[in-house]
Amino acid sequence: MGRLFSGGLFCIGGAGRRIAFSFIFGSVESFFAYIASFVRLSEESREELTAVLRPMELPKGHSLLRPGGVCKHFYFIGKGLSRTYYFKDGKDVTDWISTEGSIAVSIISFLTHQPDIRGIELLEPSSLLAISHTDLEQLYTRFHDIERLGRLLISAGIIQLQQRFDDLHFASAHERYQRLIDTTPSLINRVPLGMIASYLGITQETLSRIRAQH
Amino acid sequence: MGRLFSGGLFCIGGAGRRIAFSFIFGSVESFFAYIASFVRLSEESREELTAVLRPMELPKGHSLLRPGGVCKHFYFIGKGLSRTYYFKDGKDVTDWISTEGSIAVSIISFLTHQPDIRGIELLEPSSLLAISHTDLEQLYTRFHDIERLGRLLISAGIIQLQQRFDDLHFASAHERYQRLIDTTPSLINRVPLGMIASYLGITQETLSRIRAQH
DNA sequence: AATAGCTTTTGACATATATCAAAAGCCGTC
DNA sequence: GACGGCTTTTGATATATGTCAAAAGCTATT
Repeated sequence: MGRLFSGGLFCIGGAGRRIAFSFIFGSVESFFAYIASFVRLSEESREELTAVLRPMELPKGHSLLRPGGVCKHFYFIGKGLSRTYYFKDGKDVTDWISTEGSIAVSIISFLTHQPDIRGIELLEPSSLLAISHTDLEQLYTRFHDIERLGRLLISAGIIQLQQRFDDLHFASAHERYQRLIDTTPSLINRVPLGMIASYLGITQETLSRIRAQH
Repeated sequence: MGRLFSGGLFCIGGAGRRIAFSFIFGSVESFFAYIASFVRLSEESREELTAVLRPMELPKGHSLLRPGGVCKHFYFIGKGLSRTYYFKDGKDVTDWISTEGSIAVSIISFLTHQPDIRGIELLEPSSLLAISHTDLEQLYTRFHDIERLGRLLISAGIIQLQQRFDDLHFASAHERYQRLIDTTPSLINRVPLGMIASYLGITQETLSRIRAQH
């Protein structure tokens, strides 16, 4: 079935389109549609990669990574929603929000194999794909094209992170909120205000007031 | 000469050690010592990679990338210092500072081949290695181990960025300054205060006051 | 429909940081 | 060694955002 997407025919149209597929076909197909936008894998690589994908359906509130643990998997979100969070001075900080068609991971821990303060939890019942670091390392070594895929996935990640970094660096709370609405308006109705606020680096009260003045 | 470092014998000891080498042997050797901490390249890969390195000695103030341009090279700083910067509402923002033994690049532009507001300039007379995106792409395709190197370099980059992101997310100006002193104290004496301030996401006046109270 | 347990809003006030302006310090050059 | 052009500090004040507390709004359950 992954075959359907391999030619790139169905990749036109970006994220929205892919989400529709995930809804119809499930996480594995959605994942292959996603990675097809990065690299054309050989038949063998695709099979081997498929073999290490662990699909799972999990309820809202489920913890994918407990704070303080080592992140041994990354998760492709076929459907649902997750957040990466940690506690800073006793306050809950939302570090990242991952929507369908994107990846949830505690990136520093995953790359360094060291424990990290970050945890990951589901904000909605979700269908995911778990990929273990160990499996991935082996695939990297065996298949050049999967190594390339890894490079391109991280590249996409660093671009997103840099953009959020820029926002935090010198944009006002108002500007950051505006950018969020422009980029991913759907989050507003799916994520509690307090989490959105800390995602933006502000308090819930401030966000509420920003929202009040349009 | 690069051979000396290939066994990893000289990689023990981290950045400080590498800087000493760059001083003695020059940027190419320093670069190979740096990447040896990521991957053991084959003889052929090392030769081909060496062939595309463009060493250069440039004066303080030299512009490596003009704001608004496409970043077609990344630069390994063998000796010297650079900053990546942009203008936000007419104000000069220092986005990143690269010291000897690290890489200077406008990462979004380099990865997407799109123009970006960021520029790069030298803060000291420097000896660099320029590596073109085009050359690198070809090496990625031809050599699995260089593709891996690319993945690991970006991985190192995203870890650093995530750490700075965390700092900006919910640390006070004071905490950020403290972390800078703990991490790279040498910058204090080499970079004008205004640039350090905007690097930390605060104004020069605030940084000066923070400094005054120890 | 009343209760309980949430999330969100509003209010009063505190604080960190920014802004604008001027003074002080530093450094190389004539 | 005095001048001009920098960078850095200090001062007075403004502003955005945070904090703490209470009220209001939802939603599900009994």
